[in-house]
Amino acid sequence: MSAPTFNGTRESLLTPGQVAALFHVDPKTVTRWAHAGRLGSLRTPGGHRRFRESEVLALLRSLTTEATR
Amino acid sequence: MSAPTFNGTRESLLTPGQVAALFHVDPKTVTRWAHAGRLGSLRTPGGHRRFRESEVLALLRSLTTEATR
DNA sequence: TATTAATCGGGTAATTGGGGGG
DNA sequence: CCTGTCCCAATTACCCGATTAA
Repeated sequence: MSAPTFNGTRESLLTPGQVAALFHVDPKTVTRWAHAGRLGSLRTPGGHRRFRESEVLALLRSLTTEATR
Repeated sequence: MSAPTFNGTRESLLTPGQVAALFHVDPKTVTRWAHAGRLGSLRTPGGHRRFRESEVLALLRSLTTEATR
């Protein structure tokens, strides 16, 4: 079985809990980031959020890099 | 790699596992979506579910929120 | 025909969402 | 302005043995 060719975009997704673990924050906080538009999010039909790993990692790096702020 | 056409169409079909990977959820969850009517499903003669790729991708897109940022 | 991996079912924990308040 | 916590309802994840797919 192989992944059906779907236009070349296979993003790996992360759960709120996983993102929260990466940032050492509460999952609720991640939810607020999504609600505030700081992080793009997918919703399952049931309403739960999923986050793009690449986007999360980019944000994480931008913080760990200690960019001047 | 294509088209198990037991249903008479050329639509490419996805297994529960494939759909689950796209949404990063458990295959059982995809089964529940089908049972709840949130996602159309076909059944193999043995009872296993198959999903239309086009419908799944459309659903995935409709639930995607880009962080306009 | 035999093998291996995936998906059936059900049943029970764990996570998440949303509102509200510290 | 931002975050952590409490509540409850809903959704999702993991457990099993048996059946199906390739």
